[in-house]
Amino acid sequence: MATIRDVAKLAAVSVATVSRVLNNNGYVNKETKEKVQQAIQLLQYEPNTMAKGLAGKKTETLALVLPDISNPFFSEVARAVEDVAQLYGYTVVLCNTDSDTDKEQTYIQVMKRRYVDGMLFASNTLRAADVLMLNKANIPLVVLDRAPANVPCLVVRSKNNEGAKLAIRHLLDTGCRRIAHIYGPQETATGKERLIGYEEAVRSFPWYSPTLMEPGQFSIQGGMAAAEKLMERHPDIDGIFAGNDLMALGALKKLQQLGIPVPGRVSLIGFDGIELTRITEPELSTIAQPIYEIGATATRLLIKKIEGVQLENETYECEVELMARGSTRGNAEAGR
Amino acid sequence: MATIRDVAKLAAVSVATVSRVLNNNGYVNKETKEKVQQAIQLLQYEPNTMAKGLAGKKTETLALVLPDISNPFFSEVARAVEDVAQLYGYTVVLCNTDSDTDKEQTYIQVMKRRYVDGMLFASNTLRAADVLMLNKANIPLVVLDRAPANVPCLVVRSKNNEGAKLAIRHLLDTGCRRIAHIYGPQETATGKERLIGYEEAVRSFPWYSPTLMEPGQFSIQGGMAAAEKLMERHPDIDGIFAGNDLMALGALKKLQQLGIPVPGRVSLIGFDGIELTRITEPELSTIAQPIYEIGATATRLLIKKIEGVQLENETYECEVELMARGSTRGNAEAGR
DNA sequence: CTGAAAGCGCTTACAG
DNA sequence: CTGAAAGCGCTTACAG
Repeated sequence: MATIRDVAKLAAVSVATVSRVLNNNGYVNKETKEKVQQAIQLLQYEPNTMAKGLAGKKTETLALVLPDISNPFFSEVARAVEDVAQLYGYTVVLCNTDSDTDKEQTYIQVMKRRYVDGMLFASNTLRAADVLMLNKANIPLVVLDRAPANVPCLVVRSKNNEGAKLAIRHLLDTGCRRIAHIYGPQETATGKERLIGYEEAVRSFPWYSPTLMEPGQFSIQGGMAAAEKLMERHPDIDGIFAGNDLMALGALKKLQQLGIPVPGRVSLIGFDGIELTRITEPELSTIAQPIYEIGATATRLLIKKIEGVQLENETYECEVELMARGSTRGNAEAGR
Repeated sequence: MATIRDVAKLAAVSVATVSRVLNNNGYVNKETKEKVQQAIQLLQYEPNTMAKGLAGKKTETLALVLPDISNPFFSEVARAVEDVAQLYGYTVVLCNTDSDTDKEQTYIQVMKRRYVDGMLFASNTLRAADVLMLNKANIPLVVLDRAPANVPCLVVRSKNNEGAKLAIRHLLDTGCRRIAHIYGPQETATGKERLIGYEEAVRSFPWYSPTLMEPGQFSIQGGMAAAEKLMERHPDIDGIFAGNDLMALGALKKLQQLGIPVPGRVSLIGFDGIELTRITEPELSTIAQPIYEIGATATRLLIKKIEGVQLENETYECEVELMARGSTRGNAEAGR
């Protein structure tokens, strides 16, 4: 492998000059530049990223920390992150935490010693101490969904509460009169906020009861189990709002197994807008977040921060959108 | 950030000694070792990975090149790769190629200059020249599914031909008498081999016709379109073998939209065994590859190669397994 | 506009 | 068992 020294020798200049044309900074005479570029061509020279990183204090690497890449929501986010990163010349390192605090700690340490230029957190276990530590280590940070309390940091998130209310209004509008909720883990901001949105939207109704709420761990299995319990407990339920699409998918499957027509007898709506909502028959109505946009925006913000743009430590809230499809009444023919 | 120098000073030894205890190589007196470890503790010292990489010629980084992380098959693979890598102290860099040769070339260059310790290719566009180049650059390589012709390299793959035949046999066993095939891109090994397996299994039947084969691009959309065409062209089809699960999922959706009972009138089977095959009702029968195992095995082999273990450039073939579930006849109650 | 030199934070023979 | 020193391949003030 050719080094910058070889190029310098061949072009009969100093390594400093080669470095200048390489990075396009500092003045360099046009002819000199051409000589250097020819040498680079000839030697097929490619700069060593590590040496560059060590000398220049930049690695052009981003760490993406998420619970599980095989969860379709996060793989869509990851795709967006990598696309944008690639556009700006950054490389993405993948970290699966399984929402396990220990694993997350390990990764934070590992990424710190790798001197990643920035971190993107889409995991729920980030604590205030971690944020502080990263600040101290001078590693820019963008958090998805949830900021630890009392520490300033950049957050990109969706309007969960509003989305939940949108879901309930849609179910009411399409004739539902007894609406249950399958909720996600209450340690997560998304799980909690959507549950609160549901409660706020329905608690004034005479039919409201806490027994209309059932946890589903944000998973397909959890959604199936929750739907089964709910229908057993309240056979007159005619609408279900699931806190994410995975649980809604599980609920749909269970309802179909039980022979309960969707949306004929029970309307069903999820939250997130992952691609999978389109693979079932009927297609799943959902409150869609702009998943790709969230990942892309977060990455752009992170890169800006890395490149020294002063950003307020604010929260970027993304709009959510009702996708009325086959699984809610009046939309059986929609989305085809 | 403390450096190795700070540690050396505090422990009153040389940096060489610190390096030795850090890497646990070379002799070092027990008491000295303890002194050093205490200093490390005190200073909260963490070695700089880049400096280590530059000096030691190792980055402990693996590049994972795949078409698209948001494809569930690849996100399952990625999860396995990262798990194993993490276990051995390696970090994984993500590269989405969209099966685009240009993007792939770019990534190969970028990863080369980053001096990744090894590459895992799960993309179909790898060419013989690339393999040779990586060999020359001394970057160990493991390929998933497909090896370019005429160049030695390590390949991990599944028994596609055999799997296709297993699928056809299952359809025949459960009473199908006219079986169609939705096939994947013929530039891919998987797409091609499964199509060949299908042809070999059915061509001796009197009902066989080339018009029973329809391309579906390995996608849900493609699967839907293909299923529609097939049923229009041959309304008497009573079994469909799709070359992957995504296309099978698309076919299932289309059949349900058309009001064609599955498996009542048409039995359906996919290939891959992704998790999504369980979310539909009926669940999808499929020829399962051990996806996680494939990713894990490939990563272990790659790490062995990196660590200097001599490996034959052979092909590791994984077994496939018939998962008979609700979408094929006689299994309507299976898998619940 | 260009070069010499120091330095980034490690590892690794080589002496001792 | 331990240290001095060279070197990994770059960048970046500092002179000129």
